[in-house]
Amino acid sequence: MTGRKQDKAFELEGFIPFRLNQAAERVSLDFAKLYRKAYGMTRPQWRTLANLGQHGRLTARQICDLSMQHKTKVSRAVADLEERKWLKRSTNPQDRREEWLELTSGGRAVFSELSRLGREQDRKLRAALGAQNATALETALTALENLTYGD
Amino acid sequence: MTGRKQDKAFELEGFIPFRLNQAAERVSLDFAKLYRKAYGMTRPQWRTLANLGQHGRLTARQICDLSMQHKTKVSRAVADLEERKWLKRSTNPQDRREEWLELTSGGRAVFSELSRLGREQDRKLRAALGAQNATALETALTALENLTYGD
DNA sequence: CAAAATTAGTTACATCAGTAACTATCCAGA
DNA sequence: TCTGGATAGTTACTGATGTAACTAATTTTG
Repeated sequence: MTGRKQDKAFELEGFIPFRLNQAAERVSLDFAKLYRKAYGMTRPQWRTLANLGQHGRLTARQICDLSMQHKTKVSRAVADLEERKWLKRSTNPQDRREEWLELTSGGRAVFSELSRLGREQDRKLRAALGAQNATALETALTALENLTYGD
Repeated sequence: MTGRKQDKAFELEGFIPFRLNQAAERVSLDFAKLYRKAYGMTRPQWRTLANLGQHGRLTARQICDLSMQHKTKVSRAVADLEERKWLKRSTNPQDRREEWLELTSGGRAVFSELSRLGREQDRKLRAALGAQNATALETALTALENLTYGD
């Protein structure tokens, strides 16, 4: 009721980084609920599984690079996925520091179902945005991905 | 070297939710480094401070609603900020469950400096994107914010 | 070819976050 | 006015996360 605002110069809501974050959080929480409720998976687990589903056999290091996740996250996600029998490991005989990681048929089934749901979410999002906005967003995202920006 | 990909139908990189997340993570980590290094602040602390800086006196509940953060996060952020003397509390005499939260002059100084840096980041981001892409992104973000989407 | 540096991956420790349980206060209705 | 329910906020407990230290294998270099 007071209405006494201060520092009117700063409007968080007008900043692209802030808005980008809010939007991303909202969209990704939505999908996170899916894999959490349906499979009890965490985000690092889903991302690890998704990368293996998409690329086939990978080492943990490659998953780190592809998903930009810290190696301890990946290490733990791999251990969890292995325990659920969704993934199997084998030592690379050419370099015994490395382990090849591959989905089992069970893991592929989970990935298949979740990627179906992912495609559905993407479709719904595009439909809700409308073709024009979806295109605008993709253009902007491409620009963001090619950014050297800042430092 | 094998190149044996599988499930070509699923391309994580093509999905808007995935790309949106990557972009947001990148942009916000960049700013997080700033307030972490310069002031040892966490994200919930910065968001709490920013809301108080922008809106003036608020209750913890209002900060939760505005920033969409869990009340335990806000509770802890408030306690931290109070300990640093960047914020002071006072009980609302009309409803003694509530506490009014306000920045101290020290808190306002920190907010002022960080919002300056925030504006700078926003400006740099817009410059790096170019006017056209920035506009496209804002249009898309507005559309995302108005989304009922999914459920 | 042996020592040093590098790399893949795991683990210990400290911090952070969320769920649920808790305290204190207020409000609504019998 | 007293009892039950709602609300503001804190805290205990448990799980997640990052940093740094660690093991083991490989490569580099002198």
